[in-house]
Amino acid sequence: MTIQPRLYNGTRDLLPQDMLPKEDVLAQFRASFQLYGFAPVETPAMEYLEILTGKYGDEGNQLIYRLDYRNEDPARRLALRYDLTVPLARLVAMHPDMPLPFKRYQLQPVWRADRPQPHQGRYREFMQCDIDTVGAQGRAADAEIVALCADLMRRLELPGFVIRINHRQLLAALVEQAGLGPESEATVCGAVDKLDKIGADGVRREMLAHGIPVAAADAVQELLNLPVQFGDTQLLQDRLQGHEAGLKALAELEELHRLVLGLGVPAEHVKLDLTLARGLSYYTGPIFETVLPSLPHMGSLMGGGRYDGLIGMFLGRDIPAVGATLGLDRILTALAQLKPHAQRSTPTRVLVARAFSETDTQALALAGRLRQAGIPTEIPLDGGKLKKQLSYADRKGIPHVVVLGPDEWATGQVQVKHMQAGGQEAADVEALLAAPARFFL
RNA sequence: GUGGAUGUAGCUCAGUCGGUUAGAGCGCCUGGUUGUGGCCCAGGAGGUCGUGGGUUCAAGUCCCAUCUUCCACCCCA
Repeated sequence: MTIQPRLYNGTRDLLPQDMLPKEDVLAQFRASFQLYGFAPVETPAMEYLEILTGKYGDEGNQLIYRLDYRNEDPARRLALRYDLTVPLARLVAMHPDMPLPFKRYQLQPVWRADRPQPHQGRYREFMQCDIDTVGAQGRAADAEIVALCADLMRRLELPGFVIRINHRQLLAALVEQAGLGPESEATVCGAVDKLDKIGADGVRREMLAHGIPVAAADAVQELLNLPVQFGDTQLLQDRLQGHEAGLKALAELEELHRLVLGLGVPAEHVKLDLTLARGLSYYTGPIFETVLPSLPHMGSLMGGGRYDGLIGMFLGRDIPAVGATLGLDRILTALAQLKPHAQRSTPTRVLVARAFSETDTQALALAGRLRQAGIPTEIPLDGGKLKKQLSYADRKGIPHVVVLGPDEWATGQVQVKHMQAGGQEAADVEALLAAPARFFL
């Protein structure tokens, strides 16, 4: 009687061909984060349920995995973390003496109980890569986050990415200018956010279906359709006359844009988009999100914004904060779909094949010296025929095989076989060790 | 959470109106090669037809239930 091996839907095993690119990208993330002065942090996978509830909005609340361990006492109920931002807020509130601004990065999995759709890069367990700056209220902190994200997207050579930017206060002002109260904000934003998917008519229908009056729905759409972009927002300013908060939000966006460009981000990657809303409820200021036009079915690869009120929920006094989440799994999926080449399932560069067992110790010695020279090297552990050893190298994608038998050992010449290019050459062992790059490209 | 599909060999799938021992391609193993992978040839292993029940002389095929996975929506990374 064997146990059926299976995986919970929405979770995955990552095989070597998945992990090798993932490790590469993670290394780039860490290097870039530290280049901007962000320091690493980790938090536990499980948190008290009350830490997480009420921070993400109604939708998000439903998607939190609750643990049933000792859950009879409400104060002790546990849950798996839903994101990395709320745990950060909790952490900051528990260390109020930290020197601010606190710039941290965090690379850990999170869990969400929604319906998986691998094709869209949507899973129940996935890796988030967060950068956040706590304790800086100005636009410089926002701009640094956006610029860092843009930096990474460029470094990963994701073509044509666009960072859409908007402002929660500006959205609130537009809703108000359309004659609606703050209670309609969520409904309107929810509808408007889908513009590129369901079109203007769809947005209108959805607003009406949720009880927004026709006049107000039309007013919202008219405002959002204003032809504005960074550096050209006069039309919007005119419509916000007398609305102090709205004008302030708009000015903040313009300043943010200037600073982002000042940090070296090419203008084509940054776009003012009044229809960007984002569902998480803790955002209070500028918000942003990145999608790839070449992969429209995939959700956002990266998203973030300012949340000046979240830490206060734990601390009792507000500390301003801004951050972004990079969706590592989606980025990897995107890279695999856009650049399917360069697949590898092993880090090994060289296999030292053993033609006869009498040369075993010599093969081991050669492998050892190659490793000392920094060449990732394997030996066929259980031997077998040379044919089988070569087949192993072929199937694993090991690019080079050194064939070492009695003849080679006697003359000091080994055969270096190039699996992908084909062909092989004789090489002097000492020459090989002195300049391995000449033989193993 | 809403709606629609799916399930036959390790993978992708075929299987007629319900009818005898369930097939193909790819992959895998062995051999053809004594010290050389891929290509070719020969042979071989591998299936409770997702699961449970029902109809029938007879079910991979029809019915019901259930599980699984996938797609779209919602929302997000």
